Parts: sequence; C-alpha cells; structure tokens
Amino acid sequence: MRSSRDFEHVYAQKLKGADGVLLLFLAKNSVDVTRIGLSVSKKHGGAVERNRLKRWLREAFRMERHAFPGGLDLIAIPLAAGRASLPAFRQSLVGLVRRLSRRLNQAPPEPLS
RNA sequence: GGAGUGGGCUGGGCGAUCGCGGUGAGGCUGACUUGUUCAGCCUUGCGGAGGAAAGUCCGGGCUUCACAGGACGCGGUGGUGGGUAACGCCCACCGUUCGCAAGAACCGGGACAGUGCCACAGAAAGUAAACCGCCGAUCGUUGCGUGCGCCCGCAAGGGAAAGCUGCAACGAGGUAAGGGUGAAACGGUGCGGUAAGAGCGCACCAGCGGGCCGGGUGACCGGUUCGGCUCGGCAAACCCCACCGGAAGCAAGACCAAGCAGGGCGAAGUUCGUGAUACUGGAAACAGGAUCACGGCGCGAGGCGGUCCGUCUCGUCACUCGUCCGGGUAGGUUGCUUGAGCCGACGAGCAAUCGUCGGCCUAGAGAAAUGGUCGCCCACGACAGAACCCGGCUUACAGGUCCACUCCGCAU
RNA sequence: CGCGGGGUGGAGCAGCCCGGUAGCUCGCGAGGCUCAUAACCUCGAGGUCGUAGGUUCAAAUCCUGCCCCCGCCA
Repeated sequence: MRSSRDFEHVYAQKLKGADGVLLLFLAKNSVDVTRIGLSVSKKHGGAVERNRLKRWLREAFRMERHAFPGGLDLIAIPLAAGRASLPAFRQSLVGLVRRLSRRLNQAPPEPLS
C-alpha cells in the first residue's frame, strides 16, 4: 500500500491483533489483490536497522501471500526488536492473518459509509 | 630486529536461483484526441548506496522573492603568501610551546584609542602609593655629655647649656634593599655608591622601543647603534582595526486535476496636467461643466528580515487593495540527475592545485528499491542506507595493505 | 528536509547576559506540639551543574565538538 488514504481506511476499521512479535491491522479493500503496508518506528534503531525489519516483513509476506484470502489490506508493525527474525515474522504473520480474517467473517457487514 | 612519527588506498570475494525499484527493446490487452500517445501485464538485456550516504557545522550552485543604494546597527572571520566558484577548507612558510628526533599543537591582529574586571589574601592588583621595616645626611625639639669655647678658680679642679662638635630619642622628611600574601608585585647577578637606599652609576645577562644596514613578495629573520633603564594579566570582557555577508530554501519553484464558505477590520482625496467621448452655447475658431484613461501631488498598505534616508510595487470609494479569523486540498507530472563529474597520459608548480589531450556515463525512489535459499574461499566481515546537487569540516568504524621518515640495538 | 528551545539535589524551577559564595518551593529524615494524625515550629541530609576538550589564576556561567529531550514549518 502506498497512499495515505489506504492506511487511514485500514486503521479506521480497528480490526487488530498482536502476538509478542507483530501488531497487525486488517481490513477488506476494493481491489481483489491482498496488499501489505509497513510501519516501523524510530525506536527500533537507525535507518539500517529499520530497513532490515521492513525487508524481512516484505519477504515474509512474499513467501506466505499465496495462502492468504484475496482482497485484504494488512498493516504490519513490529513490536519487540529483540525477537525479530525472518522465521518469527513468517509464523506470526500467518497466525495473525488466520485469526483476524476469521473475526472479519463473523463480524456483521460493515455499514456503507 | 625493536620502538615510534606522518600520510595514502581498501571497506569481504566468486557462482547459481527466486524476488524488489529504475531503464532500453519486443509482444499482448485496453483507452481515446489513431500514434515515434498513455496505462496495465508478459518475455528479455543493462546497470542499482557510502567513505563517511550520518551530524547539519561552514561555503557555493540552482530556484523564488517588488535587483539588492547610503548611513547606523547586527552577524562572521582573524600570522603571511598562495590555491579555489567560494569557505571558518587546503597547501607552503613565519612565530610560540612541547618532544632526543621524525614530528605535533595553536580562535596566532590590537592592552601607549578608550571603558571595565583581577574574588580571598595582601601595605599595595596598576602608576602611583607606603604596613612592618631601614635611615634620620638636612631641618626642628628634647635629653646626655664635657672635646673646643663659656663661667668660677693662681692652679689642681669644679660648674653650666646661649654657640660649635659628639651621642641618644622623637618629629618633619628620605627610602623601596629586606619581610610576608597571592595565579600574578615595578628586571637578575656582581661591584661601586649612600645617612639608608635605589639603574643612581658601571659590567654582563634578560626584555621593550626607535634609527640604520643586509636578506625575504610578505609574516619575519640576522647584524649594529641609541634610548629611557623597564609601561602586569584578561579582548573565547565591552571594544578598536582590517576583510566578508540581501533573505529564504527542492516541503524552493513550475504545470495539471480535484475540492471549498464565507466573515470581521482598515483605506483621503485633489482648485492640478494631457488625451478621448458625448452634451450645451456658438456660423466657426473656441468656451463651459460632465464621464473615462494615463500622469503629477497628497494619503493608505506593503517590499528592500532591524532603524532612518532613499527607492520600488499596489490601491485611492470599490465586482479594488491590504490585513486578521475561518473553510478546502494531501492526487499526478516536472524540478531529478552530464556534473566546479570520473579514469588515464603528458606538462607547470616545493605543494594545495591548474592546463592540454584521449576515453567513460556511473542509483534516481516517493508508505520510499539490495532481501530469501544454496555451494565454495579466507583474515569469518566494523561503522552504517542516497532523497536537489557539489566543495569542505566534524563525528562513528573490525580489519587488511602500501609509502616516506626518526630513534635505539646488532652485524658488515 | 529545514529551523528554533532546553539538559542544575527525588520533582518543578532560579543562578549564566556581566566568571570567584550553587539558591527557592514541594518532597525526604530527626526532634518538638497533640491523647493521636494532619497542619504548624526547629534542625538536618542530599547536586559528576548532560558529556569531552579549550580560554582563564579561577568555568554551572565564555568558546568548540559530541549525546539526549521538547517544539515549529507541508
């Protein structure tokens, strides 16, 4: 995701979940493709450190996206810098998407705004 | 061989494969304004972070701002010469300090233009003075004394204090050698000199200033002579001197699209000039007032980052301008990488650097591209990620490697 | 990206311009007052002045580098 409007939309749905590794927001979007947005704060370190976290997250999304349902927008925010690694991100991403998409389907259809 | 000084280069490598952002070619699909068009997808080729990309501390380019003038103010720099687009940077040299040396460090102009500060202690913290002390030659007062003189006496001797001399005390006065304080105290040593002393005089030494001679573009250096003998520190205190500085910054700026709601406050004109238009009077020349445009003067607002002068722009009665509050947008294109560029050779120069010739094109994103897996090698990989672009400075950093030089030891 | 402001006892702030003594309020500790607590009174402890250098006889204060925090600009 690239536009600020998409990010605002996902945050506004307030459908979020976390384990010790990631904080994930999730929402339905208007296109069929499942997309991801990243947000890494300055407390994780300098530019090199933050770039590494974003690359790991993008790689984890690339490897697991075939298993995700279509038409979703995700925002991934890493939490504990000490536990960050590519396998941890993969595992955490799969688990959180499964949990949140189940909640999305149980929830009543969102009112047209 | 050991110890050390100064500087340069480098910043894991090779390969396979799946991906990421850029770009070129080919193909497919769609759109319309049909073409060297735009958008999406597929295939394929090419290239894809740093020496500091960092901190944002200086200097420029570039862009915009109603061309930027003068005086004052404000800020910066500070040995000399050179380099440069420019600099607070670099090079060479000078001076001071440190080091046996190679070398290193230095915000390194001015304290006889002025003002100010120097706590505590100390007599005194700055051009003069004098607390303890020393002296008391000279002048004065007092005391002692009896050498001269004076008085008594023939004499031995005795007496007195008006004079001279001697001694002592005090005062006027002289002095800055010594004392002690302090971060810092008015040159040091010796001899002479004196009442005591003192650059008061002399010799040597240290320092300051002036003249002259020589060397150097210059900072400055060397020599010589004279002077008064000798005038503390702080300008990273105010300041003085010399030189420099318009401001803001790619979130600058340009274009396109989309979207919104207005409101408050303020504004001085004119008996002025020129031109045009129609009207009135007149046969005409022309005259009269009216409206409009431009200009002048005045007024208002704004710019020239502060003030004044000066100057420029806009407005001047209103569908205008200025200012304040409020409201809307957060999309796209461009700026965007060919540049004080990089590499090599030759030449000028001690060097920084410059010139000529030849070759090369080397990231361009925008929620922001370098990662995953596997194999091999070794010293097992530090600090760290472009965001308009350059030149520096500063700071961080595992290692590897090269060059020049110094000192010590041994051998020849 | 650009530009401002600030780091002083446990907390919030003075002192810095113009250099020599680090001060105020709250809090903390001890004692007093009270039957007891609070309030009140008396006394006391507690500060590498963010950090590293420099200027100076002397630096929280002046100058330079670095670190951290806060704020503003589309």
